[in-house]
Amino acid sequence: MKLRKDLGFLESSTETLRAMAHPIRLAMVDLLHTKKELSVTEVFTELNIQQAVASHHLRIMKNKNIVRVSRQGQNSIYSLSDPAVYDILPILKKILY
Amino acid sequence: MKLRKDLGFLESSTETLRAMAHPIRLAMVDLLHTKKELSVTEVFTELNIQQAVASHHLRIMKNKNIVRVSRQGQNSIYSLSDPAVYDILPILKKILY
DNA sequence: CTTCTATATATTTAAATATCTATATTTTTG
DNA sequence: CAAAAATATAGATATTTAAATATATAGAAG
Repeated sequence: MKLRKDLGFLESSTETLRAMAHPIRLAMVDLLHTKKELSVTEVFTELNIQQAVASHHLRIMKNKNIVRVSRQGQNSIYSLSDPAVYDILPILKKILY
Repeated sequence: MKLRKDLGFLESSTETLRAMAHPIRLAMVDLLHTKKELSVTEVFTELNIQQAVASHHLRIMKNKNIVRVSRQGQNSIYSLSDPAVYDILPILKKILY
């Protein structure tokens, strides 16, 4: 397979997109874009989902470097690793409507 | 689930991202962005993949309106539905490097 | 150390997606 | 119409991912 482009980039991109491709995770990206820094509790409260569900999806994005975490006392504070992650949302809006 | 955002948009976005989230399909998006219009033969030749594989992945993207097709004689000519689809690639590059 | 709060992880089952190979359909041409 | 070329679809199996629930760990405070 040749693919005309660096296969590593295509595979990494695939992983990043898959890690974002979920309604809850997209909502998290949007939320973290506006609020910048949030604890898990703030995330699951704001999105009205279970704690375990929030933690689960945050971990998936953390594993692909979409978000990063820092401990502050008993809280885990999540934020976007790169604000550019959010820029995909307006593009999707343009494509879809 | 509240999610602070139109659930329809989040779900549609999820589908669009999933339809792109594959190395071959990302290569196709890139290829169609530069060449504008290509037959299935040109696509699978350029990417060095099997015909059935190309057709399969093109259909997945067609079903999610990422690409569109028109028949020209014995050829199916594929192109990006919206050039903005390509804009996701530079964002990924920025995020990843 | 015990309890409380916040967060993370594990388990099970179900559903979606990928991969590979074979075959069918469509259009052109002799 | 028969054959060739281009494209599409189908079927089987393997792998991923999701969803729901239960449980475990980490830090703070008494």
